[in-house]
Amino acid sequence: MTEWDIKKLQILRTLNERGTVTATAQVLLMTPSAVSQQLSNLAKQVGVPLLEAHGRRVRLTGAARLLLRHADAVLAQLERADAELAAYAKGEAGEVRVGAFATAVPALVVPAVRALRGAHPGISVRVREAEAGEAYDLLAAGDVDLALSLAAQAPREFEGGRFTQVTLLADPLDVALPRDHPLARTAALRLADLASEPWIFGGSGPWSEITRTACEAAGFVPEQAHSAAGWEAILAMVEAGMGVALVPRMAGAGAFGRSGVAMRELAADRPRRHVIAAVRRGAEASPTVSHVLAALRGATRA
Amino acid sequence: MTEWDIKKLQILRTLNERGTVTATAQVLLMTPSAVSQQLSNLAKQVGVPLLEAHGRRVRLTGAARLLLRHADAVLAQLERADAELAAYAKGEAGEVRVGAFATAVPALVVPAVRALRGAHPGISVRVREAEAGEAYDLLAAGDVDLALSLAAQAPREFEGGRFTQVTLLADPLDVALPRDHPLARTAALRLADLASEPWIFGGSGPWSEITRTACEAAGFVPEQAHSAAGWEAILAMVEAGMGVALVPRMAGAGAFGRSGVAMRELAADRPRRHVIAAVRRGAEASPTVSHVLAALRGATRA
DNA sequence: TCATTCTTTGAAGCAGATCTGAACGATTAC
DNA sequence: GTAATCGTTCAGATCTGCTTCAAAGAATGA
Repeated sequence: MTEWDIKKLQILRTLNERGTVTATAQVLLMTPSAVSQQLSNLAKQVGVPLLEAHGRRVRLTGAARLLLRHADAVLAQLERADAELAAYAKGEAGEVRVGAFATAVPALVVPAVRALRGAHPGISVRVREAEAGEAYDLLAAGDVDLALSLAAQAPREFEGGRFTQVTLLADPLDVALPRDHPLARTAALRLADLASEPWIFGGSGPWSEITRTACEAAGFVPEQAHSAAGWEAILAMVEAGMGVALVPRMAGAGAFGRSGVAMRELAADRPRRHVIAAVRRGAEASPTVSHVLAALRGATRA
Repeated sequence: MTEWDIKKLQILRTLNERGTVTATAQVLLMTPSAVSQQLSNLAKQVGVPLLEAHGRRVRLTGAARLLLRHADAVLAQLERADAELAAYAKGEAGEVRVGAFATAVPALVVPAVRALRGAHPGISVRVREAEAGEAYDLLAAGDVDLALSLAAQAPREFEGGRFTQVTLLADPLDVALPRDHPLARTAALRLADLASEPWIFGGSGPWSEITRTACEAAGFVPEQAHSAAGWEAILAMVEAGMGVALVPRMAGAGAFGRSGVAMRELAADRPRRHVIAAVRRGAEASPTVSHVLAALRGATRA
């Protein structure tokens, strides 16, 4: 028996509740004949008699009671599926798979998940760490539903492509320089003022080019004295007077408690790093995805 | 959505495994056309899109993955039902409801259930205590599958009726009399020798008449001096010299440790009490029921 | 005991759904 | 650019299930 029929199981269940074929037919808006046929059909499929005559009515056999237990479980499961799908349609259930770069996970995704748990308990988020390029591949392949990536420029919100992108956060880049540096107290610090300094390049992946890009936009080519993947290492080098660095305000907040480092805002044409959320074209219409997007937005303000 | 179709869920599951409509169709021995139609049909029923185009293939949506989890559970449940029904057909699964008189439960049913648990773990027994008359009503109404009752005569094993009866045990009745009674040492004790003794009638239900019936069969009318429902009370009265009594050997084994009571076998035309198992006509062919019957038989020999 | 009534079951006809086969649009590989 | 692959759509054929009608079995009442 490989081809199960839910309707037959429902008929069996109703027969068990009502006790007679006729009453079952009334409840299910069928004729007694149809009920009888379906049940004998089911019995033939399972290979075991389900009904036996008892006076002018029928009685369920042991096999029928056995089958009934499973039928109840199956029908209950289907009702749950129904309810969850209804919730899904309203954006109150479902799973959203998020691909995010490493530092975004604790800074954005985790707070968003936490907020989501309160506001939309039915929505679950599955996180997968992925750098920008990979994240877009995953997004295109359908392995994630939402990708978080970094970029130096805000994306043109092109609607014609395969993705829809929105900027979650435009984090300004501040300059980290030694506390006793002559420029540490300048009134209006501009990037060009640091043209002759030794620079410490940051980060991994696409981020490693951000310092060079920003400096070139300011009109000079920076001298790459050092480079490091983590912000803490970079700030340590700054503190030691080994150079200056561009640090996203989000990452460098408080300079990790290093008193020898001065964080200075840039006065003009301040470079920013953009945290971009991308979904497949059309997916932003999904209520579930849009709830996750809203939660991520909220996390940028916390 | 109230009308679920298992076949559609299987198609969705296979599509998830194989990844393409064509491969799914091959596995399920269908045409890609049919697969496509069934899936779009399912999506329409659910009210949420399940597939979206991805290149020249399709990808499952979040709703599809949500539905898939439930589909897996449902299909697994159905496979279990299938397995259990197959086991049921072989008599290795199922539930047998037994109606039994009170003293049969510890003496016969419990040992049988214990033995059954080892030999046929899939079979479960549901016990319901019922006196003889009630047990047969329950059996006729289909509320139990097997009835245990007591009778003074072995049933004629009539096959034409509604029930099939078999004698599980023909327990001889012994005479309990005070140890110092003159007849306590007679060589061949017959019931007629006790015609002038005061009798203690036993038991409840149909059993209360057994003493009278046996004595009348022996040619005299017993004097009912006392009566009690429990064998222990009866033996206490015998020990006190208040009368003699007929006691089933099974019930009176060891005379409950009363040294003042002598248990004597009857020499001739010894009356017996019969423990009878009855099933509805035809039910003895059920492997499950016959396994329980065999276990009950085995319990009579232990 | 007989008739009535209720229940279930069976046969024939019909309606709906599903499957097949071919054609089309779109995408990928060579 | 061309050919092959994939998914979908449409029309026709087939199948399953439902309804109507009819009959048989079993319980209730007189």
